[in-house]
Amino acid sequence: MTVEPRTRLDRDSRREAIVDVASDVFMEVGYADASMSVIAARVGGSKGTLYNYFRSKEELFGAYVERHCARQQQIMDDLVVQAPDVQAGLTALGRTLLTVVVTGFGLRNFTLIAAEAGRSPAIGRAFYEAGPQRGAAQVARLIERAQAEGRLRSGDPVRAAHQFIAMCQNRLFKARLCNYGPEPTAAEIDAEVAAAVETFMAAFGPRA
Amino acid sequence: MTVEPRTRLDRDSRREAIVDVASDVFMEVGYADASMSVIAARVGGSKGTLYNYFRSKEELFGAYVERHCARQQQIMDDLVVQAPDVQAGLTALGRTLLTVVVTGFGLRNFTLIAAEAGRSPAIGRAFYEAGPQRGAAQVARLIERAQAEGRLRSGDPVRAAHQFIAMCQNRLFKARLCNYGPEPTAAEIDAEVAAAVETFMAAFGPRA
Amino acid sequence: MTVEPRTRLDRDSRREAIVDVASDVFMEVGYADASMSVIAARVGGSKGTLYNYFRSKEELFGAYVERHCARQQQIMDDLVVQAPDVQAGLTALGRTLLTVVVTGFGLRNFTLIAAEAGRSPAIGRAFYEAGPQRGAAQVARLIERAQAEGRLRSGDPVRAAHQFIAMCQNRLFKARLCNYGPEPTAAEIDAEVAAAVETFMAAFGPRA
Amino acid sequence: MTVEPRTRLDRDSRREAIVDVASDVFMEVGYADASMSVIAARVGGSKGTLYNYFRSKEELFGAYVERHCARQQQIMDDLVVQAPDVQAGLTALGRTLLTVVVTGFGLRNFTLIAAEAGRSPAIGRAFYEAGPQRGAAQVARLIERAQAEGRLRSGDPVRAAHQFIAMCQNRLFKARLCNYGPEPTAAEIDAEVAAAVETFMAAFGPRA
DNA sequence: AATGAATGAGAGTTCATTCAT
DNA sequence: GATGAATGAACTCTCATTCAT
Repeated sequence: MTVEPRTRLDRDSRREAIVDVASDVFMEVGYADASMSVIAARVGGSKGTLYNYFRSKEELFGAYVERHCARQQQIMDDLVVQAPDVQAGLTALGRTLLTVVVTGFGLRNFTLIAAEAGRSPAIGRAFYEAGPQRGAAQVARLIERAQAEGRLRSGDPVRAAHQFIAMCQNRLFKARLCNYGPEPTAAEIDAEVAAAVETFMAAFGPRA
Repeated sequence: MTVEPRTRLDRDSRREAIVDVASDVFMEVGYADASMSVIAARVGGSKGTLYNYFRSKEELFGAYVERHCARQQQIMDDLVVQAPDVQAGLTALGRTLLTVVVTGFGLRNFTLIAAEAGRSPAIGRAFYEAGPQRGAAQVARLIERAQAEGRLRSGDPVRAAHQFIAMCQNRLFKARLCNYGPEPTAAEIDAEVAAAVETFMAAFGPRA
Repeated sequence: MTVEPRTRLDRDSRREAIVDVASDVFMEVGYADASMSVIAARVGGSKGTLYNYFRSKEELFGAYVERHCARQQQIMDDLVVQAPDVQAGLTALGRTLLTVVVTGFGLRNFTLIAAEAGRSPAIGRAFYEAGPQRGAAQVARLIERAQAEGRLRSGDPVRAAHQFIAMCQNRLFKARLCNYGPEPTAAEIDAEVAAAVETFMAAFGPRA
Repeated sequence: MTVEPRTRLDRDSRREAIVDVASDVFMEVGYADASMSVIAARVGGSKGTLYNYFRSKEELFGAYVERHCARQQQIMDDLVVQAPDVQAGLTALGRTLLTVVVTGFGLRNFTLIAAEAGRSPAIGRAFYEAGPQRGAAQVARLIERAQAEGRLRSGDPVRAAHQFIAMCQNRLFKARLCNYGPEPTAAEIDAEVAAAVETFMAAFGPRA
């Protein structure tokens, strides 16, 4: 056993600490207004050290994107697909999917990605595939299963999934993107999701 | 009659010309990367002149926002509310509301506003009220009328309107925000709207 | 008559002042060690102003090269070709050609050009054609005329010119390039040239 | 017998390896643009190790200078002074002296020394004494011997030596310093030397 | 009203050097 | 002796803004 593991750990954890700080700064002020000097100062090191870990500001931002894509993916993969009935399942999924897009990190991250995706399509693609796309797939799986069990009318499950997510997210998402009004409370989120579930069941539920 | 009116006209039209150019530049590269030098050069004047019309870059951006809010409002106010039946009305509204958010200027404008709304809530609010909110009101009016005529089940028309718009927009909107895939074609837009109308009618249409 | 001439004059003379200072700095410390900050400070202006006149350090160096090539060319074109006899003519030319390459600006300039010609062949070419090549042509012209008048044996005048210049310059030139010993005095220069003329005449003069 | 000798050898050969790499880098990009990082990377070690062998970049450059001075001296001391006749001897010497100054390492080394001799006269002096001065001494020795044997007219042999070397080198040397035109071929070198020998013999050879 | 030269703070980045391990 | 992480000063260059003309 060499000394390597310890060193590696130190280096890796320092790297992570830098990305931690950089994430905060990027989300606070955006890519352009985030300065390497400020990030270095907040990390408690020198600019030179920053450049020992990341070749450029762009690369540091790349590390940020990578981390938050992984985080998104984790959230999407962790989505509870088990539930007593369709409504409960949709409600659970809807809450997470709305919350993630409308509050805290999730929202600020989306805003940031959207702002930079123009310059670099790779960024947006990575995020879209890790987040929204995966989320929709999870919802679609739930719907498909329910259809197989006769608890939902048949039809394109992916399309239905997107429509459900849309009804959950869109209104508050657009408002938050515009920084319009305060961040929604859990109650508002529940209400929005409940309404979406209701409409969804009216459209896709078993005929009365 | 003084010479003033003519001068005023010149001044106003020059001001407009500056905002024209600035709009292009802001939408092309974003607020941070838009430089006053480049704008001045494209206008064909000097930087000093720019500052004769706008006290700061921020104020010039304010003029941009103002203009595009007015434009959004115009679009929303022009929405055709007359149509032979509910489906046709929703389809027409849905197409416009999706198109505006997913293509060309409308999308780039939304991205830009979203990126800057963090710094200055006033910007996002102005835009949100002129655009999304007004659009939803138009759709709600249509729904309300249809309910009054017994062609849609009763229920909160504003909520229903948001849900309809959501189903039209959300999927492609998020994809475009992430710069994911190419700009949607008219056919794709029609298909998305048609699917939304179908689901909406299944949920809110008169019981079979 | 507009205000333009005055402005142009100001701008041009300021530009010249910058190149003046930059020339000094480049010759003192070389291209790499010359900093834009120092140049700006010595000019008595800000770094920003420097960049209003020259897009980059490289371009400023380009202006330096241009100026000193023009200066070299002027010197070479001004070479006195009229003289009572061949010896006197060669002596006059030799003195100038040796002096220019071995003292003050001329030497420092050559050193600088040589150091940077590797990166950018255009620089070296411009200088070589303006300076050494033109100088040799002047000497060759003198020799040719003397040959026509029967005062020098026939033979390739260009080759003879280069050999004459070589005998004048080479020893002290190499020493100065190496910063070996003090800058030669006028007397040393005269002695070196006199020796070159003597040998040249022994080789190319009319047979005894 | 301690372990020291072996260690010393290792240390010395590692040191040599570093100077090998540093020489390449210095000659490729010059002193200022040679970075310790690049040198360390090419050596295959760390920057820290570099500083175990050389206290500073300047000192490493000193080692480079030392090595190349020794190399120059070797070349000069190896010059063949034996030859069937004066012409042959001069031709042989001239070829080497021209080649060394006009091609490959020799030229790049001269350029480098010239660029840095301004900062540090010691560098230039060391090189000048090891190279040009020693070369001239060798040529002078040949000339002196020939004079003693009556094959050359009497006169200052050192001065004659410098003039001969000058005629060999000067034209192509200045061109190469300016990076003007391609590196001379062996044939061009031979021609230049032959012309120098011819002129030299016309001036210094026995009277017809 | 228009100009454009001047500014100076601050950006991202590099690099010789140090030092704890 | 070797390492490589850390440093901080210095670099080139940009830009919003000001102001005399």
